[in-house]
This record gives sequence, C-alpha cells and structure tokens, in this order.
Amino acid sequence: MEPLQSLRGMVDLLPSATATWQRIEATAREHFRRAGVSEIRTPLLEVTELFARGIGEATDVVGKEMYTFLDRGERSCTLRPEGTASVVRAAIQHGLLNQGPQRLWYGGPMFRYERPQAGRQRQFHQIGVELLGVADAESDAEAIAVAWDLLAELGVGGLQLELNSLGTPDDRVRYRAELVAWLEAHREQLDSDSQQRITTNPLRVLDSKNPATQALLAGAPTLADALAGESHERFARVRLALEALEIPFVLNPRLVRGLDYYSHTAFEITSNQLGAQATVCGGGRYDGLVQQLGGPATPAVGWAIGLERLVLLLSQAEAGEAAAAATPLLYVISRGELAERQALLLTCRARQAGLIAERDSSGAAFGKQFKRADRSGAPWAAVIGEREAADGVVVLKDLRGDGPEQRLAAGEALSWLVELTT
RNA sequence: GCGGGCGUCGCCAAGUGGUUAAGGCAGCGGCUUGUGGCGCCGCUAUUCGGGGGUUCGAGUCCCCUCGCUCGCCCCA
Repeated sequence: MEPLQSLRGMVDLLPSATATWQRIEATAREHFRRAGVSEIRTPLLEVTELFARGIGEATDVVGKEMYTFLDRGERSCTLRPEGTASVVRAAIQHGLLNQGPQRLWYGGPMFRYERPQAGRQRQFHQIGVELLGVADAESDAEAIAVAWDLLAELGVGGLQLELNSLGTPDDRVRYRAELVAWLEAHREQLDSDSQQRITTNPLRVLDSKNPATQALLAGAPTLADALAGESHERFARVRLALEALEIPFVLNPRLVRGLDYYSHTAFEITSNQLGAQATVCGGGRYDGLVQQLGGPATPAVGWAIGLERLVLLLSQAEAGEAAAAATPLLYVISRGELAERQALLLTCRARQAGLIAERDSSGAAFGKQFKRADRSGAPWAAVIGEREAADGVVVLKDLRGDGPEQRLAAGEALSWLVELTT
C-alpha cells in the first residue's frame, strides 16, 4: 500500500519545531497586549469576490495564485491568500468601525498556489496587525514600530527596513501616465519582460532585475517627484517619527507593493539571510480599501509577518531550549500488573501536583527501564516493583547524585519532590 | 507558469553497469529475567521515491511521473 503524502507546498510542523512556533506566538500575543492591539479571528474561507475587489483583479495573487472552488451551493469560495481583506470585511460587517479606531491583530494560515521554494509554501502562516480608522503619519510609524520591536524582542537580527511612499491614488494615476509615456518612448531598449509590463503593471518595471533596464531607468521619472505637496509632507512626517523612534530605514523608491490597496507609506522588513524570498514583514497604508469593500471611508495601516520566514531566521538554540522544557523531573518505572496500575496513579498524581512526570509503559526488565530513565534526563526515578506494590510504597532513586534510595509511601514521595522543586 | 540541481533504512551517508547494497546515529534485543549512565555482541533496506525502457546484467544509462531544492516571476 502506497503511503499518502501531504499536498505539495503543505508542510507538517513536527514536534521538534512546534516549540519555536509557540514561543513566537506567545511573544507576539504579549507584545500586542502591551500595544493595545486585540485579536480578531476570521474564517479561512471567504467569497472569492472579497479578494478580487480588495486585492485587485490584476494582481498576481488574485490572477493566478488563489485556491478557488465552487461549494455545493455553487458559490465561488476562496481560501484566504492574505489577512487584510477578511479583517476589513469583518470590521465592516459587525459595525466595528462605528466604535472608533480598531487596533486588531490576526494570525493563521494563508493559501497561495505558487511554486514552493525556500521561504515560500502554498499554505503558509502570517501574523498581522491592522490599525483601522487612524489617519495620522505617526500611526504609520507606530505600526512599523510594533512590527520592528516584535522582531527585536524575538531576537531576530540583521534586518533592514525599506520605506517608500506611493502617494495618493491621484498621485499614482498621474505618475503612472508619466511613466507609461516615458517607457513607451524607450520601449526598444527595454527587456521583453519589462515591455510586457508597460501594459500590465508599469510600476513593476522599476523593479526589473535586468541590469540594462535598471541603467536605463536612471533617467525615468520618479514616483517621489510625482507626489503632490501634501503627500510629500506626509511622508516626511513618517520619516521624522521613525527617526525619533531610532528605527533605522533606507528609502527604496522602487518598493512597489503587489497589492492594489496600498497608498502613501509602503514598507518591507527584509533580511539578507533568506535567499530570494527576503521579505519577513510587509505592509503599508491602505486608505481606500475599507470604502472599496463597502464600508465607511476609513484610513488604515497594517502589515503582516511571514512566520515561516521568521522561523528560518531564528537560531537553532531554540530547539535545545524546547527539549530542556520537556525533560521530566520524575521517571516512573514499574513491573507487574498491580505495580503498573500504581505507577500510572503516581504519574498522574505527580502531574496534578505540577511536576513533569513520565511513565515507562514497556513492562520490560528493570535494567531496560532504568536505561530509558537515564536517557530521559530525569533527575529522579520512582520504582514500583511487586514488593513495593504489595506494601503500597515506592522507591525513590536519585539518578544524578548518589544519595541512598528512599522507600516512601507514594504520597510522601510526591510531597518530598514537590518541596524539592519549590 | 518557466529554468537548474537532487531523491539509497526514522536521520546522516558510501556506492559512478557485474556475485550477498558499506558505515555512523537513533531504535530494538542480549551479556545484566529488581537497578541506569561505559563497554561488548546481535537485529533492523530481497531494495535504492514510483513506473516504463536499454542491457546477458542497473541504485548506477534513457524516458515519464511524483517529491524536495535553488533561481525567475511574485510575495509573507
């Protein structure tokens, strides 16, 4: 019989890895609590139209990466490819936006049908923050600070914050026209990829990896020059706020995020240790999205961190810590039916008393059980053989020192161990 | 979706057309049927991701397929 495998790009997290994930989640939860950000949980499945309208029909995410299917009622459903659209939908649906600014975070799996590679899976996990109903430039910086500080708290080093301003939709429309005109004029000198993008997504040409194209682009009109005065001032305020927070950043005028809903501030936090998929965190302002999804005009900023990429950046020291946390204090050895029942009882009582206890269920010779007790790393072994079982006692043995074995009633042995650890 | 690399035991890994597929770790058993850590001995792949083909003969060559991986694209 052929064993079954997980679907391509769908990854199991084995016990050796989950401790790291739990630490990230716990750290994030506490970090958000201090930042006054509350958790929101939305369904993994949404009507397809939500993403088509929210993210943009022309984007790669919507155009070719969504897990979309018809349910039994013939509705087109999509496994969420990102979190923002769902959060905004939920906020609108439940009238949250009538109650003042909403500071929300979410986490969980996202789905994108792409070719897997390092730091990229078809089911991946994000943790993200959305600040809805905040308009000021300082809030952009605050959102970035929440992400930056979280990464710092987790101990991720070597990160770079890249920053750009996309201006208002008007700015972008105007710039887009200028850029397209310029690109058309230089069409012959562009690589074929870029030529195609003139019509599909002209701003993306700026990001071309083709060196000749890059050289040519030095003479192209820049988005920064096309920004209206207000957009310019706004961006300056964001930068001043980041400087005040002492969060270093580099301006990246080519940073054009792939989702349609961004305006003004766009940023990415990248690492040079991730290979091609260098972005750990990406986000920005999206003032038009709420309205576009049928809600009241609501300014907003947000970001998402890719957890798989974050895990890649965390050191292996984690694995060691996790193993240590699972080391039992007490290893219970037994042989014989009555003894095994008493061993089970002792083990569960020990756990109820707050001790990490493990029971050997092999029924093997004591020699074997002691060997396993030793390997478990437990400092104490409780031994229950037929004699102990008959007398209702246990033998407590110090596996690390060479103190004498103690023969105690089960309850005494437990309270003795509890005292030892407090 | 497009290119490149790879796929031998749970993990690491030798093997590059010719009898029985090294070794290490882990696991299990024994020396030691009530006392561990060391040591010694033994066991664990009729099979080399799967399927076809070439050949007297294939883990080793070819084709297809699945998976992983790196890059492109895109993004977290």
